[in-house]
Amino acid sequence: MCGRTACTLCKEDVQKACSYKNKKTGKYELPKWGRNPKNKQQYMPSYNIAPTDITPIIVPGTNFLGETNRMLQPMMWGMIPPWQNGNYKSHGYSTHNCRFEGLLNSKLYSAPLNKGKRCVIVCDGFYEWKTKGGPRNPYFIHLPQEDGIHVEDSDTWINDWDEDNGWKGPKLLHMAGLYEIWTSPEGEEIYSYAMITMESDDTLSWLHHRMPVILKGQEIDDWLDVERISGTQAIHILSPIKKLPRELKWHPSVYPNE
DNA sequence: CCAGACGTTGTT
DNA sequence: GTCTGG
DNA sequence: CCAGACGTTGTT
DNA sequence: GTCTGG
Repeated sequence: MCGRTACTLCKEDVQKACSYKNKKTGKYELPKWGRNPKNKQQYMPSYNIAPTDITPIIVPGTNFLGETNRMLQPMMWGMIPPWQNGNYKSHGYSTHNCRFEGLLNSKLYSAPLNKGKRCVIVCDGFYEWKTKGGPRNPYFIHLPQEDGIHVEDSDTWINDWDEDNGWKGPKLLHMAGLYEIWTSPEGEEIYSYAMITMESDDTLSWLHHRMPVILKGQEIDDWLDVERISGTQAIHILSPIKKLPRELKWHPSVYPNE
């Protein structure tokens, strides 16, 4: 399933779209982009993002000695196993998705979970290919938007932001992920992540039997609060029964180009 | 103890 | 058919 | 997720 | 790196 997304905002607009309210001041704050002098990974906006591409990821600032509560870090989609040597894109494992079921027992994913390497993937939306009945069709799945705003049409966006009102542009999807930092033999730090998937709920089961774990509101805060909430507790919060209802929109899509 | 696996989706 | 690269 | 390759020998 | 099977 989820093997293709879209994220079309420029770096600065991603910051604005990911701004969050400081509970003390009541003002919206911009998450800073992580600065890694050694790291060549660059995010490029695209409406056809595939595994091995670099996308914007929200990480807890506490994991990065950041000055902001949340940080943005460009990461490669497809978690590099920590034992990998040599070419990090050819490890032979499918790690762009990771199943929610059995996460605590996974040899690969329990390590980042227990280390608090939780992250949130942001995107305009994702593609899912409907296989039930008729031809194989891609659908684009995204959040409901304000009247007149279409997430797939940037001409309808008004990308305003200020610290009192926050972001007025398109609403981005937030999905639960786990990440690792892999160090190449040359000493370069490569950030990579896996998107957590679950059994589809009523919203999307007509389309496909698996879907990403989509977060909203307090779930985002909790998933990123690795100081206060343990891996096990976080998994509990994400249990499909506990989760807040997902409000999603979709439309049939042409095959993602560009 | 060491050796070997570690992952997903979809399809049959 | 099945694997790899993006 | 899809698209594209899937091979060899010999020569530069 | 870390767990499982033998």
